Amino acid sequence: MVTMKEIARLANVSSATVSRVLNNSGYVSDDVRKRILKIIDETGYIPSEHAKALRTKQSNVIGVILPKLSTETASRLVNGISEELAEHGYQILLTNTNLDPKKEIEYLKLLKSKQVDGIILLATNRGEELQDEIKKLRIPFVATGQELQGVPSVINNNFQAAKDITQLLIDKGHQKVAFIGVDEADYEVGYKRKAGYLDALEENAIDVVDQWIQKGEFSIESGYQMAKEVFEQSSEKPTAIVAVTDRLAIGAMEYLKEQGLHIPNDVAITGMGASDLSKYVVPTLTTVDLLSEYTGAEAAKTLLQILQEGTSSEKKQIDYRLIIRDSI
Amino acid sequence: MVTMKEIARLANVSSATVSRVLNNSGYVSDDVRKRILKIIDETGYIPSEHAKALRTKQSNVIGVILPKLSTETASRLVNGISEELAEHGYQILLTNTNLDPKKEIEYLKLLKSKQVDGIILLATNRGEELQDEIKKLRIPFVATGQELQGVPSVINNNFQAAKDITQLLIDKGHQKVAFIGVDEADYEVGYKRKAGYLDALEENAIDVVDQWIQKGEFSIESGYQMAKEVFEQSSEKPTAIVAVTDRLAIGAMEYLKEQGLHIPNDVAITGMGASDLSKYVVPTLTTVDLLSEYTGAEAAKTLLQILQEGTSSEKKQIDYRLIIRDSI
DNA sequence: CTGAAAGCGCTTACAG
DNA sequence: CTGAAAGCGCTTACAG
Repeated sequence: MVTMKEIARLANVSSATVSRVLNNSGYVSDDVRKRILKIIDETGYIPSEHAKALRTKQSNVIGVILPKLSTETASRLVNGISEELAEHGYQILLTNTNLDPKKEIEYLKLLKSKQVDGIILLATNRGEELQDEIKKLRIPFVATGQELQGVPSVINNNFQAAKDITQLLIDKGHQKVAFIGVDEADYEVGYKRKAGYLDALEENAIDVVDQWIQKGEFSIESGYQMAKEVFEQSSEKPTAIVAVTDRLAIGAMEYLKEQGLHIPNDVAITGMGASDLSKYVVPTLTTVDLLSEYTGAEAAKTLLQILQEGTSSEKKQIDYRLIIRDSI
Repeated sequence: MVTMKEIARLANVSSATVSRVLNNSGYVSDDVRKRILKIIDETGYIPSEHAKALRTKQSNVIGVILPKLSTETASRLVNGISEELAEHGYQILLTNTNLDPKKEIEYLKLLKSKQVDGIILLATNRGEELQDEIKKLRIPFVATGQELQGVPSVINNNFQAAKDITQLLIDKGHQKVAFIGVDEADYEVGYKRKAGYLDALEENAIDVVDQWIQKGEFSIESGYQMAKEVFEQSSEKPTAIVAVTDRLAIGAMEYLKEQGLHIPNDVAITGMGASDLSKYVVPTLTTVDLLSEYTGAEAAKTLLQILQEGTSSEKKQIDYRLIIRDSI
């Protein structure tokens, strides 16, 4: 590999001078500069970032930790992050926990050892150990997906979004609204969205029916199962279902169709996430766009701000938009 | 930041010894080892990968270049790559060209400067400049998406897959089969899939109708437009459409439905890619599963093999599976 | 405007 | 079994 020393030798200068032209720092006479540039071009010399990082303590790499890449939300988010960071000359070091929470901490350390300039975590839980580790690390850090204590977090307004979409159903005249969600250990999606649903019911003085509230996993199949539970367990049937994700909603729609129920005439249904799928299922799905790409970009911006100014707001809440379609 | 030197001082040993216990290399007496490990634990010391990489010329990072992350194919592929690499202790440095071919070369150089151990490129074109740069770089390299000359490539059998799915329609009795594709500059998707379609027609002695062959972009809207062209330009209408992607097929389906044509009775249609969408459109879409996640894993394996054995096969072709659903 | 020298935090022959 | 020393490829105060 050709090194700076080699370039310096070929150009009859010191490596300090080569470094100066590379970084446009300090004064270098025009003809020396040209000579060096020419040789760099001829040799195809590419500076070593490791050596540079070792000296300058800056790598221009941001670590990203996510639970799974092959979900629409995650890939949109990472896309937003990567575009925003690339604009500012940063690259992404990607780590993928495959939904194993232990790996979050493992990767935190790994990224620290790779000396990334900052870390963005797409969190799925709010474990104490995780929050402790983050603090110990002392690295510019932004959380998204979950709000972490004492850590700048960029998150959706899950409570209000779920409340709004529930209210939408109530406004359409529905008094019997079921809810299919996920474990509340996922605070934002499991707890907050459920809280939004419950709050809408309460504001409208609608009683909560326990059998109409189900908890499952993030999958279409689980949506199917939960809808089945709702309809089989209770003698009185709901006329609407709020699902915390589009995939859950789509699973529920499958069950409803199988039962010969018409959507939305017999049962109305809503999702969340504005997935591609939601546009093309039949009937098209009413959902809420959580602006994942924008959320990613905002997370990146927040990190960039910390990097540049040393500080940022603790919490940024991202807007959302209701998308009203044929399923209600 | 606590460094190896600091650990050595605290343990009353040389940094050489600390390095030995960290890397399990050479002999270290048991009590010295324990003493050092204890101090490392207490201080939360994390070794600097930059310093290590500078010395060893190995970073355990693989660069990945892709055109866009927010497509199902890309995110599945990267997921496959990342799982396979993580198992072997490698991380991914992700770069995203956002469909700008110039950036492919820019990122190639960037990744070289970051001294990644290898590069996987999800290629969209086969430009000569690109291929030249790859050779100049002298870095372990695997291409996917497109086959590049003299570069190990992991690709789908696009010709055969397109031929098979066309044959499927012909077997169902269709003699008038239209084709909606993309620019042939995208050799694998634009050229090869079209070639497969044409070959199936030829084998069955079916004449090619030029107006039935359209070229567009990778979008649902483009699928809609191309279907419109096909049906408006020709007096005689086709009874089936082969689309080179699911999204194109879905766009075409929208047009057909708008025209009051029944799928598959009036017009049959097929896609490619086995997207999530294909399962939930109505009618469900016949398509071919290109096993993107597996393709990514294979690309990673190929690179790993180059890294370990210094060599690999030039070309690996990935299997595919026809998925027959209600749209034909 | 340019160079010599130190130093970033590691690893690894070499010597003992 | 352990340490001293060199060196990986850069940058940056310092001196001239």
